[in-house]
Amino acid sequence: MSVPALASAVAATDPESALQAIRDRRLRVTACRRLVVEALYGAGRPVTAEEIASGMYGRLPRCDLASVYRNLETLEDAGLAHHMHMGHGPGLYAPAADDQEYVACERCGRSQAVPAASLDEVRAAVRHAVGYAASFLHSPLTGLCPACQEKRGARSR
Amino acid sequence: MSVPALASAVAATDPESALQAIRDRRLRVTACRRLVVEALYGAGRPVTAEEIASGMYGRLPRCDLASVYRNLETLEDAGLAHHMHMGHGPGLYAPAADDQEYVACERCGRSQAVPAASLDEVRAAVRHAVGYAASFLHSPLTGLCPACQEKRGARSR
DNA sequence: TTTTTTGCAAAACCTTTGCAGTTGG
DNA sequence: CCAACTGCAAAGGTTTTGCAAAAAA
Repeated sequence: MSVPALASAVAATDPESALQAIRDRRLRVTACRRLVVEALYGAGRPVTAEEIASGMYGRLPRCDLASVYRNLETLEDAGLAHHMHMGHGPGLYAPAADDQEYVACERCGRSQAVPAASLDEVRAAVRHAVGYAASFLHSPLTGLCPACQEKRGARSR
Repeated sequence: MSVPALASAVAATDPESALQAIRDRRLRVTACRRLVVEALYGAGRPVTAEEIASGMYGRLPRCDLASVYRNLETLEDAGLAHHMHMGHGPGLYAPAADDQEYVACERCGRSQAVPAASLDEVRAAVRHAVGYAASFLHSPLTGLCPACQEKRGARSR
């Protein structure tokens, strides 16, 4: 594995250790950076840069959108965050977690983390079907979530 | 809107029948529209609006980018084209084909159509793993293609 | 004090929209 | 003829970049 030189060996699991990892890398803990970290870890779901910059619906202080983007990139470089894409919309950011990948519903727009291991059978099926080594980190697995399937089934066509 | 009223029952398989489907819908066959249709069917791979507008590398006439986008939307409404998203980049457009879905390589950037049926085992694995009804049309299945896996394996880190 | 980081403004991308003029049927 | 379509220009939404001022260490 490609392990970071400084900083904790793996992704942080809470805001405090993420901030510590930032200090370990000789990066500075600023108000904006703290906001980004706390937003990522506190959201419980992937969020947009805009949501972070605007203060997570009043729950956190706000900061300039450009700085949020810069900090998100810094955190990605440090292995503490990562982003994914869902269709048209803006990018979604989440804390890095080595053993997580994502699934997203193309109807209700929700995306959620799932243990990477739980998708191993999917990965095997993909390899068998088309020979690709699938990954659901940068582009989440997409489809209709169980709830939206029911709504579809109830009244459609 | 919902299901096409006029027009051939299913997606066209060549530029001529696509143009015929356009006529059947009382839409007009213009130079720009013909370009878009021929670009989509002639490319052999999903292409960007920009590639189409700029004349497919000299192989076709050019036309205004805004008109290309408008025509792509018209074709999508007619069930003759569809688009997909790959990470950051611009949207990719391809002729609609009822029994095709897409896989894309996140390293070399190539995307390719595969028979939808060949991904049924993947769909089953997804349903079993997370309960989602997966679709690889609007968001292609993503990972490393066989060629890029070799390169990785050969020399990495 | 030194170097990083910020806020603001401007630009870069991709895509959509308004509008007056052109064109297919 | 006339509704559909086009080119051009301008705007919209997301992300990046330049730079002088502010702040962390």
